[in-house]
Amino acid sequence: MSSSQDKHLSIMRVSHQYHLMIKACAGLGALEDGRLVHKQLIQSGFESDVFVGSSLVDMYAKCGSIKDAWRVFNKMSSRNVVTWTAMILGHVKCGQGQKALELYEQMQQEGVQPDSVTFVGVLNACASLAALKEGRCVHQQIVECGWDADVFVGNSLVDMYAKCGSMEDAWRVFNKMPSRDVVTWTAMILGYCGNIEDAWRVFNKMPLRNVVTWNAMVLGHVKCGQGQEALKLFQQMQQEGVQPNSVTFVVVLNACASMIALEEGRCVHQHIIRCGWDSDVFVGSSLVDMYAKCGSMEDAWSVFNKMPSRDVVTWTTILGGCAMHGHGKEALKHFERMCEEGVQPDDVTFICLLSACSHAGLVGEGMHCYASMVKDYMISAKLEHYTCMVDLLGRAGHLQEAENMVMAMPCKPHVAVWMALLSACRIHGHVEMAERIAKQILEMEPDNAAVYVLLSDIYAAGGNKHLCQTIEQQRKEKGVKKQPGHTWIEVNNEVHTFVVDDQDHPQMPEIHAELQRLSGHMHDAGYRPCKKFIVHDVDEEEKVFHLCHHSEKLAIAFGLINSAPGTTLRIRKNLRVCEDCHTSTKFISKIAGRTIMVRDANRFHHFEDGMCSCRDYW
DNA sequence: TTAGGGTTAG
Repeated sequence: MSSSQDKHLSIMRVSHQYHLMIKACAGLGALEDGRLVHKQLIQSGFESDVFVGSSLVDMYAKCGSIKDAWRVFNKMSSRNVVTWTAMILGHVKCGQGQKALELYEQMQQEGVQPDSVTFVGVLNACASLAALKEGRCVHQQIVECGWDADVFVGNSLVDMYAKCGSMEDAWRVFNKMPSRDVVTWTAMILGYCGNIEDAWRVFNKMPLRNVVTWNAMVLGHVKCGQGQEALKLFQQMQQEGVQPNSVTFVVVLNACASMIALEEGRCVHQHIIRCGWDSDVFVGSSLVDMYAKCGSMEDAWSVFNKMPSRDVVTWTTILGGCAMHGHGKEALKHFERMCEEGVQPDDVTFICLLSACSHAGLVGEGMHCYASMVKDYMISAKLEHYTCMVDLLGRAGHLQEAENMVMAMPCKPHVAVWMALLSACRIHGHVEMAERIAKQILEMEPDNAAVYVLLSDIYAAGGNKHLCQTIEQQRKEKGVKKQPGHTWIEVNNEVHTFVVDDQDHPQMPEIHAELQRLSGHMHDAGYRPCKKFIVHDVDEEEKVFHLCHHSEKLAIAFGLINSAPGTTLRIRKNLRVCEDCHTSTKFISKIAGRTIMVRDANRFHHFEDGMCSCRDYW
C-alpha cells in the first residue's frame, strides 16, 4: 500500500470515529458533550469533512440547537444530500416546518438531488404545517424519482395525507403500497383522530399491532372526549400483554385529567412508579397536570418538587395549575423562581401567567407581565396573548381599553378574542358593545351557539325579556344548536357522567329525592332560584325543576348520596357554570357540610361553608 | 444522516 493510500485510510478511520462519538451525543441529546467533540474536531481540522460536518449538523439539530447547526452548515465548504437532509429534519423537529420547506427549495436550486430520507423529512414538514398542496407536489416528485415503492416514503406519504385531513388520499397511497408495516397501519389510525369508529375499523383489520398502535387508539378516545373508553382500552392493552410506555402513561393521565378522576389518576401514578417511568420529564409534567386538573394542587406540588429535572413545560404546567385555581400571586412568585433557576419562559408560559393574573383580578401585574414579555423576553404577542389581555382588562371592567386593544392588534382579531370581550360585556352588562361584538362574531362564525347564549343572558340580566326571547328564536330558526352540558364526577373510583335533564341514570329517583330535600333546606336558608336568566316567573314546582335539570346539580346530588360524609366532591363541567348553579352550590356546601370543587371550562370554583373562592361570579 | 404515538394555553 502506498503512503498516500495509507494516509487516506487513516483519515477515513479517524473521520469514522468522530462520526460515531457525535452520533452518540445526538442520540442522547447530550449537547455539551457534543460541543466538546466539536472543539476537538476544530483543533484536528476535521470540521470541514462532509461526513463529519453532516454528523455535527445532525447532532446540533437533534439536541435542539438549530443555531449551532446553522453555524456548522454555513462553514462547510461542500455539502451533500445528507447535510441538507439533516438541516431539513432538524427544522421539522424544532417545529419550523416552513423553514424546512425553504431549505428543500434551496437544496434543489443548488442541484442536490433528494433521496428517500429527504422526502421523509419534507413530507413531515408538510404534515406539520397541514400543507396539503405542497404535500401533493412532493408526492408528484416522489413518483417521478421512483421512490414511491419505498416503505419509509410510503409511510410518510400516508402520514402526511392523514395529518392534512385527506383520508381519501391516504387510503389511495395505502392501497398502492407494495408492503406495509405496523407504522403504515398506525398512521391510518392516527388520521382518524376525532372519528373513532373509523379508527376502530382500521384497528380491527390490522394484521399486526404494537404499543404505538394501542397508544394511538387510546389517544383517539381522549381526543373525542371519551375518557372512560380510553381507560378501558388501557386495561385491555395490558390484558393482551402489551407493556405500556411513557407515551401511554402521558395519554392515560390526560384521560384522567379530562374527567377529574383523581383516584384513578393516583392508581396510574402508582403504576408509573412501579414501571420506573416517574423520573421521565414528560410523564412527570403530565402527573403535575393531572393532579392540578383533578383539583389537588398539593399533589401537583409534591410531584413537581420531587422531579429530578424540570423543563419549561413542567414549570408552565404548574403555573397553569395556579391559574386554574385562582392562585395568581403564587403564580407570579413561582415565575420568578423559574427564571432564577435559569429556565427560559416561552410564549405558553406567558399565556398561563396572564391567565393567572386575569383569574385573580391582578390587572396591574398582568399588564406588567405583558410588557415584560415583549421587552425583556423578546416574545412577540400572539393571538392567545391578546385574548388573555382582553380577558384581563374586560373582567376588571376596563371594557373600552379592552376593545381598543383588539382594534390595535397588528393581526386580524380572531373569534376567541371577540368572545373574551363579549364575556366581559356579560359580566358588566354592557348591552350596546355586546350587540356590536356579537354581530361581528356571527359574521365570522354564523353557527357559534355561545354567542346566542351570551347575548340572551345579557338581555335577560338587563330585564329585557322580549329581546331575550327574540335572540333565542333567531338561534332556533337558524338551526344553531347549543352544546349540551356534561358533568363528570368520580365516586368510589368510578367516573359517572351526567347530561342536562338526565333520565337514564339508574339512581335518578334517589338523586331527585336528594335535590328535593335540599331544596327545602335551601329555601329556608334564603336561596331563591336565580330569575335573572329565566324569562317567566317561577312557581314552587319550577323551583325544583330549576334545581334539578342542570347536569352539575345532578352530579352533586349523586356525589352527596354515594360518598362518605365530609369528603370533598370534585366535579368537572364542560361548559361555564351558570349563575344559578353557582349560587345553589354555595348553599349546598353549607347545608351538606361539604367542600365542593367544580372545574368548568377554564377554572376551578372552590365552594366551602356557603362561600366560593371566586371573588365574583365570572 | 432515515419513519409512527405523548406534556403546558387558547
